[in-house]
Amino acid sequence: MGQDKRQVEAITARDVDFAQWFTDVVKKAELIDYTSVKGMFVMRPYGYAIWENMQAILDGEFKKTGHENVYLPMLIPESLLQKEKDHVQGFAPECAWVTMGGAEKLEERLCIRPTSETLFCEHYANIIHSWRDLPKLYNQWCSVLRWEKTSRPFLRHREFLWQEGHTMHATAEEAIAETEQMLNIYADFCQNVLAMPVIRGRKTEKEKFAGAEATYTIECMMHDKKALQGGTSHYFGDGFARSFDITFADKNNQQAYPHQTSWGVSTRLIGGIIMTHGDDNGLVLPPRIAPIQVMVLPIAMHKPGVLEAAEALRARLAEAGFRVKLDASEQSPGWKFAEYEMKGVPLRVEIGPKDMEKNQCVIARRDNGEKTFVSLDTLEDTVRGLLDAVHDNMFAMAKKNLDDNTFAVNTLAEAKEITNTKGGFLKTKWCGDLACELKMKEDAGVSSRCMPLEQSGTEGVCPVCGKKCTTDIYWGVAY
RNA sequence: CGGGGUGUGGCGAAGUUUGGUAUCGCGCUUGGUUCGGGACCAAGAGGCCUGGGGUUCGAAUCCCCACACUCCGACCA
Repeated sequence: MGQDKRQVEAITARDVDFAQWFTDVVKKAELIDYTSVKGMFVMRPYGYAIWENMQAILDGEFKKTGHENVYLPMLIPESLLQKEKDHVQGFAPECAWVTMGGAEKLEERLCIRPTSETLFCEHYANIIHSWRDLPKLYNQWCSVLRWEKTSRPFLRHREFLWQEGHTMHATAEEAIAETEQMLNIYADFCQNVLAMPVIRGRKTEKEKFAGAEATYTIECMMHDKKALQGGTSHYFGDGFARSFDITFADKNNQQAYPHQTSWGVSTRLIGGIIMTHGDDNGLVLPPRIAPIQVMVLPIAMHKPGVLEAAEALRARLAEAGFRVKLDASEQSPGWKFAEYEMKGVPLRVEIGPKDMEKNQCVIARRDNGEKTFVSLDTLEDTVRGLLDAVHDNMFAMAKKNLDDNTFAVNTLAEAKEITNTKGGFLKTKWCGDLACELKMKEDAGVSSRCMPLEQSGTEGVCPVCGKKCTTDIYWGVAY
C-alpha cells in the first residue's frame, strides 16, 4: 500500500526529535553511509558534491586574497607536536598514534594530524629568513583526525575534511588584519552562499584555540536553537614562532619573530546547513551549493513528445549554466516529488502534456512549496530569479529564527529560566572573569559563544557577579 | 567515559518471556497496465539471525564476553 510505503520511508518529524530527524535526513538524502570504524563515515556522491561546491567557492575567495594551496604530511612526530606547550595539551587527549611501520616498532611514535600548526611551523622555519619572504599565505585542503569519544555524521567525525589556512606576517598588525579578513570571508560565505546568518565575535580565554592569542568565530543558530561554530580564525602572535624558532631579518637587519594566523572551516558546515534549513520533508539546500539546482520531471512521460520536451528544457537550463538534471526513470511523479524534496533540490520543473499545449512548465520551490506556471519563453530568467529568491527566503527564515530566539538578560536567574523554557542565545554583559563564565555553565547550562565584534558600548552588569561592565557576550548550548 | 535503547535479507519490523531450524511490509528482478503528490497486477530472487565462547539432542531465542549503532550527559574548537 502507498500508505505503508510512506510510513516506511518517512523521517522523524523535526520538532518531535531533532537529533533523530537529523540522522534520518543524513541517511535518507544519501549524504552519508556508516562504516565499520566508529566515527568514520562514507561521504556519498551527493554529500561529497555539496562539499566540492563549497570548496570551489571558498578556494576562489582564498586565491583572490593571495593565498596558495600546499599539502603537508599527515604524520607528526611526537617531539614536534610537543614544541608548543598549550597546543599539545589541548590536542593530546584526542590524538591517534602510529607506532608500527610494517612489523617494526617506530623509534618515535607519529601522531596523525589533528591540525597542522606544528608541521607548518617546521616548514616555515626552513623557508622564512628575510622580510622579503613574508608574508607567507598558505592554505591546505585535507582531512584531520581526532579521536572523539562520541561521533555524529557531519557534526563530529573522527576523521573530517577541512581547510586550514596558516599564514606568517612581518607585523602583528598585518597578522591581525589577516585574521579579521578571513573571518569576514567565512561570514560572507555563510550568509551569501549558505544562507546562514552568523554572529561574528571573539572567543573568551576559556574557549579559545590551544596556543592562540585570540580566536575569532562565527556562531550560527540551528533550528533547534543550539549554537554551531561555523568557522574560526586565530591570531597567534609570535608564540609559535618562538617555540619553533622561526626568525627573519627585518628591513633594519634585526632578527625578528613573524606573526602568525590560522583559520579553518570543515564539513561540519554541512551539518549546519542541514540543521539550519531542513524541514519535515528532508533536506533544503541553499541554491548556490546545491549539487542539483533544478530537477526536471516529465509528467505522463509515455505520452508523445513529453520526454523530448523535458529533455529540451533540461538542455536549455544546462546551457544557461544551471546545475540541472532530468529524471526519466520509471518512478511515478509523486515518488519523484518526494525524493527530490528529501534531497533538498531548490527547484523542481514539471512538464506534461497540458503544459506543452500552453508553452509553459510548472516550477515548484523547495523552500516554501510554492508552485507557479512559467512561460517557456522566459524560462532561464525565471529560474535565475527563483534561485535567488529561494536563497533570500532561506536566509530570512534563518535570520528570523536567530533574532526571535536571542534574549537579552541581566541576571543568572533569568538566564537559567530562559534556557530551561525557551532555549536559544542569551545576550548579556560580562565582567571578563572566568569564575562567572564557569558559573554560567554550571547554573544555566550555557557556554560562552562569543563576544560580538559589534559591541554596543553601553554599561551594564555581569549577570553572575553584578559588577558593572561593558562587554557584550552571547551564551548558548553548543554542538 | 557514565546512563538508557537497539543489533534478524538492501531498509523497517515480528519472532526472544514459554529453545524445535525464520515471518511480514517496503525495496530489488522480470513482464504488463499506469503516470499533475511517494501507482497497480502477476511471477521471482535474496537471510553464517552483529561477532566469539558456553549450556542443550537441538539456540535468533537461555548464559558469559566482545563489537557496533543510537539517544542523553561529561569531554571536546
